[in-house]
Amino acid sequence: MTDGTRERFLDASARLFRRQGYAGTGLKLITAESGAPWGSLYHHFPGGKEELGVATITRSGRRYEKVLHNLAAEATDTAQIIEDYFQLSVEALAASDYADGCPVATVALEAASTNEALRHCCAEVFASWQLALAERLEADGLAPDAAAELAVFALATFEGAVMLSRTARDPGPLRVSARLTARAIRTAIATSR
Amino acid sequence: MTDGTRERFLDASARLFRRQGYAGTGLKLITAESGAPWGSLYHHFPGGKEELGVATITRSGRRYEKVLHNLAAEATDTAQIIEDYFQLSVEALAASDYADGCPVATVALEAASTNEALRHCCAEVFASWQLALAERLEADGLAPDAAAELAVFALATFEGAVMLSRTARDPGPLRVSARLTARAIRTAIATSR
DNA sequence: GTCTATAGCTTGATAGAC
DNA sequence: GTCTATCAAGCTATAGAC
Repeated sequence: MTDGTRERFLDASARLFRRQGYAGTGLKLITAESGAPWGSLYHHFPGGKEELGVATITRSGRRYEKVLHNLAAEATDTAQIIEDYFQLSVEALAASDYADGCPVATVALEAASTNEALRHCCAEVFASWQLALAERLEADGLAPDAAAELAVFALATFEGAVMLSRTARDPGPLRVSARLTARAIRTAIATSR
Repeated sequence: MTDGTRERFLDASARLFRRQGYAGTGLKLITAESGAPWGSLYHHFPGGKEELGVATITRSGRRYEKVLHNLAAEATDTAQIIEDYFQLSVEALAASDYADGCPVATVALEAASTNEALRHCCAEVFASWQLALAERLEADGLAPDAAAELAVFALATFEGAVMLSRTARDPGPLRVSARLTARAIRTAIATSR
């Protein structure tokens, strides 16, 4: 295996950062949940908490980028891809008692004005998701500018809807936003032809 | 005066919670920035940090609800109100070096799974904003259900767009989302007639 | 090289002097 | 009643034993 201990650290911190945020999660708790000894954290992440945070966010970003690409490979309709992605979040929230929202959002807001390395990392993850969506929309015939704008719009709506659903403990905002976002995308594609 | 010291605590904590989050902001820093003596915090907020957090979020919620109502009183076009609200956020971010985003969002995500009192308080604030928007959309002739859904959708897009703009240090996501949200609202109002 | 034990700080909260 | 001084517990990071 490549390095099981490092992976266990990343798994634990991904789970905890997503639910409690970056500042609210201590390294002690992360090591305890990972099952690894305390000292090995600084062996695998010499940069301490910040390096662990950046690695965790980057990995979560790549993981969901793949989910997005997998959905894009299966579905034929881009609006349907969006609805599927929202639906995945509805299910993740229901399965986790509304704990598992976006793995990046909480850290992004915390770090935006307090930790430049972490902020930059979160920004790149959001940009990668936006790009994946924009590429799919271009394939539907939208002009590059229009595709990029619609992708930002869809991503913003998704992030906000997850926040509202998680805070209210109600899948409603995600469901409603999924439908209206899909409608906006269908309209945009239709009018571009 | 009613109580200047209490107000100063709330001002300081509102500013700090918005920028650094709840877990990332210590009571020591809040008292220091408020200029009040350490002991008086527990005089005004016997419930400690949690009570201060709830009071801060509730006050911020009421404040922006008023902003929304003021915009609604001035503008004739609901889509224009939305665009104005987005624009206010663009200006707040620019004026604060991308520090002042939504005063509730960061705390909402941090507290959603860790602090029930705070989560509930954030949920009520979001609900109050949604209601204010929905009332305005009903006044435009939308059916109650459609108005409520469009209000959730607009609020979600706004919250997500603030997050993306703040993280990327770029007003683009807010600008694009403002335009597309306004378009969706105009379309919904037009087709309902 | 691995990891335990601990240093040095900061946190939220309170006892007790005034 | 007001507030200072202090508390125990948590934090991140590291020195040094194996």
